[in-house]
Amino acid sequence: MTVSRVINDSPRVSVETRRRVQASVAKLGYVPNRLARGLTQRKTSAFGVIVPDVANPFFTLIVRGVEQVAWRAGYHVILCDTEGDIERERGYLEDMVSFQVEGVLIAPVGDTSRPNLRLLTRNNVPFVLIDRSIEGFESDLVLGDSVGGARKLVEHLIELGHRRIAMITEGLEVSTARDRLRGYLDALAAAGIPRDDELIAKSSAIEPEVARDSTLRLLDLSEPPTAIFAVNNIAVVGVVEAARERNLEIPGELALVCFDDIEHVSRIYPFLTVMAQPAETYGTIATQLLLDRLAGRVSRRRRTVVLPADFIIRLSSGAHEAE
Amino acid sequence: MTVSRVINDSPRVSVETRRRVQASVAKLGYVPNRLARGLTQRKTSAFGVIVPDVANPFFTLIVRGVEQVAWRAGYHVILCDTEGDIERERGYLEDMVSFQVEGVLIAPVGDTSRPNLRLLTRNNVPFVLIDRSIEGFESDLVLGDSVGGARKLVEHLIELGHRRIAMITEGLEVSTARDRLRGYLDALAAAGIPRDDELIAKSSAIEPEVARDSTLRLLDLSEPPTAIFAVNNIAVVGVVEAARERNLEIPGELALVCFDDIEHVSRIYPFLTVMAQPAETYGTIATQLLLDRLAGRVSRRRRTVVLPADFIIRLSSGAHEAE
DNA sequence: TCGAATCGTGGTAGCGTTAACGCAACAAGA
DNA sequence: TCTTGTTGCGTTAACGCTACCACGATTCGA
Repeated sequence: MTVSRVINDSPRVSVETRRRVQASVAKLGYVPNRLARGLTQRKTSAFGVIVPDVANPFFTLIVRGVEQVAWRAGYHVILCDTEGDIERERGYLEDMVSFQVEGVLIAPVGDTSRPNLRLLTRNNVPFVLIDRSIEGFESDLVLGDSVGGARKLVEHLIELGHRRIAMITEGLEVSTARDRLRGYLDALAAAGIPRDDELIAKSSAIEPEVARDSTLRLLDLSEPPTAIFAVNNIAVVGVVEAARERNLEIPGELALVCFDDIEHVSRIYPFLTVMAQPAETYGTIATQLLLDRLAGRVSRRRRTVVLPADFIIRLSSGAHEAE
Repeated sequence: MTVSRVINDSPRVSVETRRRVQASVAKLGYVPNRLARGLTQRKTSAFGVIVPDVANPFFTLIVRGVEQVAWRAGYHVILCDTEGDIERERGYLEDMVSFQVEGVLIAPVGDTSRPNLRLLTRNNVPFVLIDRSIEGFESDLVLGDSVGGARKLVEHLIELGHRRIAMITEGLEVSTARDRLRGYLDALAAAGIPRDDELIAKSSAIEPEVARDSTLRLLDLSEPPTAIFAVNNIAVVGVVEAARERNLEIPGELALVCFDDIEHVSRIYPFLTVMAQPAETYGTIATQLLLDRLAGRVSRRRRTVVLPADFIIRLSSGAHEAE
């Protein structure tokens, strides 16, 4: 019909006809069917966004960033929460292909996501990895400087005189955990502090409770740490809880630094010394990369964007007391 | 094709044929096209979720609750963030109709959302309102006991001896703000404290900065409040910041209570006396209502679910000092 | 005045899937 | 043996839209 032309406002329609069609559309409350449109044009105007945990403020902000840019560009966002489950991630990726989304933004579960991502490459769905790279896997990528950030945090602790510095981390199949461990080790090495594996508490699925248990175990060591580096905003919650349980004063008896700031926490209680990552920007930039690729404005080469983190010294590291 | 039968595993297929089809599917990496399927069956297996701000932990948890239940039921979630903008909400609702989603879960911008929601009723898209009702509008509804919760919070302050109690709220076109104001006024009235409009700080779009400014103005009154009731987790951030700016000790010089707990904040710093709402449950129950309706397991009558809030007394109200 | 370009509109086909039906082959009951 | 039913699979049409082509009407340059 000519209706289609009016809807998609193509130029080849007389003013009069357009007016009449628009009147009818308004009167009948007609709404075009995007499924049908998608079927013919093979365009859905939708992106998939896949994260391991929407409730984690870091990922929430990423989602918001994506949503904003996508919306401005006329795209919708299908949200998927994998809960860190690789099977669920696979299911979602299949669904994204099935839905014919035009692109996917994903913070993968970990290195084991690689076969899942093959689904996208096989079906020519462009995608951008956010926050987490995958060992030896080429793709557009937006992430933070985990190595450098971790190194700086740990150096900060070392400068404050700490030598027994523990790290609480999630499983090393997650690139950020790997990189932050590397930064931690680099800082120790540079200061001539020998690595002590007793002080590195790994646990695959990081949750506050898990981090709490790890912290308690660390505190029970014959030579317990005087400072802790928590791998992210989730882990740090457990550390704080463990310290409270043991009546340990932070930073007096235990210094604490971590990755990721949480806006609400820091505004209500500016306490944690953190490496704050611009999470929302991760989302906006990643979406921009995706849009560029869709527009073909970009070479076949994969691009990596590394965003600097913001080192914010607050109370938990004990810097102010040391002054 | 017979392929369709295999995919939807209908019974009328021989074992041998099924095996062969499945083999081909695996080999070719065939993924069915949901658009086409949706077109014929007029089923998309998708819900729309519309909230005013994903980054607000309260709504984030709702989204997560929705996502979880939806996923279990085989549905996907299209996420929309209106940013409190009524026009944007309208656009999203049109899109939801256009996408043929099977239902919508929405925390509306406010009472002005009513014409927007007509889009759904006109197109027979079932929906559930979450957290916010709309004046004189019938629909399935999941919300908290704002009146009772607010009343309890304010009564708590009164019991602690406060008589100059201010309220910081968002615009009254949002039902929760209206209800909480009512609870506040009820509590005052019950205690025989006269209403003082000077102490009620309304601002349409609530943001920490706005709440901060309101608080500062309240503190500058000739007879400033000794206690503040913040309408939600966003407003309370601004109050805390204002108090810090003025070097006012909470609760010593200014008592503080609010609606909504923020998990991360309360775990790291269990300070705020709050009326904690089970946000995630809002999402799960709302989705359940929607699923019931889709399954036709439910009368035409609209249902309202009111979830009780959890009154958590911590430091900010000064109860412990008063003991 | 005539051919050619342009404009506005309508017709047809096809996107990938499934609902509905059709039909052969075979089994079972009379 | 004939009817009836069941099983397994193919065919057709339709979902609502747009790409593409066709065609009459108008405009324009020569």
